[in-house]
Amino acid sequence: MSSDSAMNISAAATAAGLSTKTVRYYADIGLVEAAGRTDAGYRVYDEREIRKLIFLRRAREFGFSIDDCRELLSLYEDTDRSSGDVKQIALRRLADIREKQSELQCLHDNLAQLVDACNGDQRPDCPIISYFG
Amino acid sequence: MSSDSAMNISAAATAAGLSTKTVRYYADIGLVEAAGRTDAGYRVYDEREIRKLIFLRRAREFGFSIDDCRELLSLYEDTDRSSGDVKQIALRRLADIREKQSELQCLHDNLAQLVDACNGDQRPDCPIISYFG
DNA sequence: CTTGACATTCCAGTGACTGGAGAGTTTATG
DNA sequence: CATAAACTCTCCAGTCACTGGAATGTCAAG
Repeated sequence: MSSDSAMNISAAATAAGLSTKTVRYYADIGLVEAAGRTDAGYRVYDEREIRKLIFLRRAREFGFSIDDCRELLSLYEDTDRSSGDVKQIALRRLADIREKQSELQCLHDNLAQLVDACNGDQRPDCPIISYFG
Repeated sequence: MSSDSAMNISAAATAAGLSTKTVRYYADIGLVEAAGRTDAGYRVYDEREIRKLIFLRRAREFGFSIDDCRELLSLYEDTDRSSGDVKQIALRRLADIREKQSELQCLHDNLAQLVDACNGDQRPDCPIISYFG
């Protein structure tokens, strides 16, 4: 018995936080195909695809390329791949993510420092302005 | 007295973690111009530009558009802008960054959970594989 | 004084969408 | 049931932010 949570493309896109254009594009390039089509040819998505799309959105937002994503998704699909391979690739990606986290923290601190130093009143001599001087 | 830390384009690019191509591109679009040129027409960069380039690299890596970056950089340069304006824009961007941080954490946890669940041996029945089932 | 690694400009190509035309489908309302 | 709005489809062209490569010039080491 399959859970019948059938969605059309815009419901799927909304659920995943993507545009229908992007969802259609991901289908075109074979990244996430629709679960099926209606008689009229409308794409139908279900939970399984939504989870992939959400994962994709996050991975893409943080600079993983479509090919990176293709590999990451294939981890979940290629049952011929050994569990060790899968874990290796996933661990390498986890390290990438941790590095991104620390870079993002730098960017945050960079900006926060400037904001803290700025008193926010109406004078145009905010320390932010001279930070790059 | 200006600190004379003159660098050519490749030193600047290396210091900022960008390619010379990208640094030249940023100059072309007027985002970060070289401090000057040698007699032969070679671009010369100094500390001020390097700091901008580093800031740019980080901001770009986390999905801020070139136009976002242009605005952020202008915060440091437009002395006509009131300190209050500057702080406002910077604070909005800080909120963006905090949201990115939590999304990145989700992606991390997503992948980490899968890795933890996977025993990493040679059998092809790693739980990762069925996660999206 | 040549070799090789740099630099310049300019133009074409890439990755990942994104917009829009033209045509068909579904749904809400008179 | 008709019609209009709102959705879907495909396909092709455009955009953003680089990126590669050709043709040419410059500079430091041997």
